Amino acid sequence: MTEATRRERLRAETERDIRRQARALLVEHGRDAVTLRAIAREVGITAPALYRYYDSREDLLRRLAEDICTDLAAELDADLDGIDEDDVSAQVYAVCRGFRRWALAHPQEFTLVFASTEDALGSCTPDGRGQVGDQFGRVFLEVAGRLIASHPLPEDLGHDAPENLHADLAAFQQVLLATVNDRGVAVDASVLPLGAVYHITQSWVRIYGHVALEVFGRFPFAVSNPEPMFDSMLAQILGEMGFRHLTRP
Amino acid sequence: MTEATRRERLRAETERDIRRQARALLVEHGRDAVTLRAIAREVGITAPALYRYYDSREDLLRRLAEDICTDLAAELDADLDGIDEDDVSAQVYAVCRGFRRWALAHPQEFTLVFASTEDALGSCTPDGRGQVGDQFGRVFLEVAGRLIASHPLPEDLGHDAPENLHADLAAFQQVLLATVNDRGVAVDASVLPLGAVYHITQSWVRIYGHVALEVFGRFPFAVSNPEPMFDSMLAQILGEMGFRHLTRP
DNA sequence: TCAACTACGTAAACGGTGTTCACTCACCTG
DNA sequence: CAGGTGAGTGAACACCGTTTACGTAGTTGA
Repeated sequence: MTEATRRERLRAETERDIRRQARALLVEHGRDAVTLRAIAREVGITAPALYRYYDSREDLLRRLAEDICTDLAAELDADLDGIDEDDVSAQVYAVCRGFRRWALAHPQEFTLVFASTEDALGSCTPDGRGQVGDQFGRVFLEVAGRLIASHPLPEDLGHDAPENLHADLAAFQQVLLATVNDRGVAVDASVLPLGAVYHITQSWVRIYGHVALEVFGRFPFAVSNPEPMFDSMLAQILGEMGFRHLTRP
Repeated sequence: MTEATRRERLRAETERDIRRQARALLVEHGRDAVTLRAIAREVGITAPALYRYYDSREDLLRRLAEDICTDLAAELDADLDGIDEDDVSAQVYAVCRGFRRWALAHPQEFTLVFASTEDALGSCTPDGRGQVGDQFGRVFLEVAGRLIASHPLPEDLGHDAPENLHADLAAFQQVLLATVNDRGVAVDASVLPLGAVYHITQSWVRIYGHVALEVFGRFPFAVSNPEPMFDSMLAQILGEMGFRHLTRP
């Protein structure tokens, strides 16, 4: 049955174990506690053995960040599974709330993936596309693309997009189109106007900004219950896109 | 003249030296390079001597963060000095652009102060008010308060502030009032409606979000020139507050 | 079947880290 | 000038990432 040799199976198992223990150390004691020796101790091997799996500690952390992106994407996908496929605004709520919930529950992972300088970690997408963690980005882009395409948009949406950003926005528009089409929904550029693409970008700024401020405790005053504030922001973002009367699931 | 004894003068000088060298290490090689032994080497003492000045490495980093806040505030104050005292929108541009410029020029310091979990660093304000770095916050709050007070605001500004946030907003309103009044401008709560206070909070979310995304390279696509995007966001924030036709200095 | 090869894991070592401890000695105070 | 205080030291401890040489179990081909 299994094509893999015994050695390959053992190796795969050890590698899973390494990542699991590294992840546990990150979650419980922070990035600095993700130590080659500590991981090895938990796995039951010695530290130099880890060099058979990773080039360096930095390399291990990079792979860890990729795993985190993948798991986050899976979590958000699971959230989306329970939602009506045609109710795009509910999908937006689910993904954004899921992102916030995940970030607050896993601040160390959030910091590693979403608040590390590129030279300290390297991008999640080593092909240099400069995207947010690829798997996570896929989920977000998918919902964003469907959101734009599903609804007649206000005419002046994103009218203030700077002109010299048009080329970048056009490139992003293509990525959005490709992401949506990958899911079998056929749309073309005409339903994804650049103004709307710009608005999506601005929305990501706000969503990320709120979540990061909450995780890092850097709001200008003590917010006793930030959740309604987040929901209110989502409602405003959707409202600006023309979703005036919407349910807040 | 100098009340201080010789010993006290030497101590103060050494402490300044320690912080200067620690700061240089942070700027040039990142947080992990801020090593007690490296600092001591630069200062010309041994590592254990640093324990006469700080309880631990963590304590030193906390003090460093406070210094950074103070210096950033001084830099922004200097930016404000060159601006007409009555042109509040120009002041907003100056402070926000100054913050962005500083963050991009000092990513390591930005990460330490604005993108560290509280348990990894402790708040800049040890009195637990949960504010952004106190000195920096003062400058921002001052401009924000004057911005609100200086202008007739749209009636529906911040109409979507969640109800259960009113208590927090009222507290922040008092802080804003106190900050503005400290500068000798007498205003009362009537010119600082809660809706406007909420809008200020949302604006901080956007400004912080943009800057952090740029520093960490986590925009959803490669932005070849983010500066006009930032300026455009500022224009929109001011526009929502009623500054329809404004110069962009 | 058996020799040759591959790759996982090891112990030892190097230079680095934060931190503690006992100690010296210049400085300040009475 | 005696006594106390506090800045700084060197040695030590337990860690850390990484490299090296080496043993050995698993695999492969003749």
